[in-house]
Amino acid sequence: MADYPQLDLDAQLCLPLYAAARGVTRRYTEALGGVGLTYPQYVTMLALWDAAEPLTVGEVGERLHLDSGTLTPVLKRLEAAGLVVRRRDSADERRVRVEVTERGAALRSEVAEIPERVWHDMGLAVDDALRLRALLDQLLLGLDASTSA
Amino acid sequence: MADYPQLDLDAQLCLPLYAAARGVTRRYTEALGGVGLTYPQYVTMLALWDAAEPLTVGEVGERLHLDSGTLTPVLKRLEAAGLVVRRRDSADERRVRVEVTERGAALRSEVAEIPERVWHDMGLAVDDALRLRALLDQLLLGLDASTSA
DNA sequence: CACAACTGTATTGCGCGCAATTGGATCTGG
DNA sequence: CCAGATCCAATTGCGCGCAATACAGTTGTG
Repeated sequence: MADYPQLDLDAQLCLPLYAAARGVTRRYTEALGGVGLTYPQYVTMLALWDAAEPLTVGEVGERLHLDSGTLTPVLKRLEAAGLVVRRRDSADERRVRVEVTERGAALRSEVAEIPERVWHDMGLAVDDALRLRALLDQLLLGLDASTSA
Repeated sequence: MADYPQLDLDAQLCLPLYAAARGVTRRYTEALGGVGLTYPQYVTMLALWDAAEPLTVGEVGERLHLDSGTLTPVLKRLEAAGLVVRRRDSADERRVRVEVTERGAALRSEVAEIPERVWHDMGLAVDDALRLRALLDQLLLGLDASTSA
């Protein structure tokens, strides 16, 4: 059978990236079980907590690299859970502003220690985590750059 | 509002990892459109191409960190596309062996240049890619270690 | 041999991701 | 003004991921 070293499973970067992301997501999901959030719901709350003002759906999407097809149902579930409220922007009725409710804000302290615990359990050294982050940021820049090109 | 630096979106590793994995998957999916494979179908074919013998469903799952709940429908679609054949192992009827068909083997050369092209388009330097891979492998080790613990 | 424990795969149910489409709101040129 | 282009979110359709469950096949034990 012909040899294709560039297709060697062990030589490719895509599989470790793919597997690592799913693995970390799974750990977060386990840790979040107690508060009833999935991982995508959690990162959506992170984006909303970070913002000074209620974000539009599109602004959340920019921060998370997700589109409305994914976010709309996520936000509806968060709304059903009483963590956010979605309302049309009166100044521009095309936009939907997502406000964090008091209950949504209260959740923040409940999940505050999760990241540290998850990463600690995986045994990744802090400087390795920083190096990994820098490389991933660079990768994301490359993704964005070649998208717009 | 209380400050939770450990929840700062920009300080976390999980979001870049999550976004980068989805971004790379999207690029591969675009590149694979011509041959009619999705990214999960592609990595499944990679695992099968790499192996000397037909793998069982479980062996594919080990290599990709996926379980039968995900793989069974993927393998059925690959079978429907004529790229693999699934048959029960006569020595142990619980197992299902996945054989690559001639057509499945022929596909290998058609996708051989995809990885190089995708990574080149993202502009990631080779040594950065190697460093990234090493860190991701370490992360995967940490995930496995704390799972079995 | 009987029978319980275990293994390997398939099925089910639900929540994403994302491309493509829809439809209402806003902007722009004439 | 007003008609076409543009923008924003929602909807639709399909393919994952994965936990939980089901179930046939196998192994270990007396």
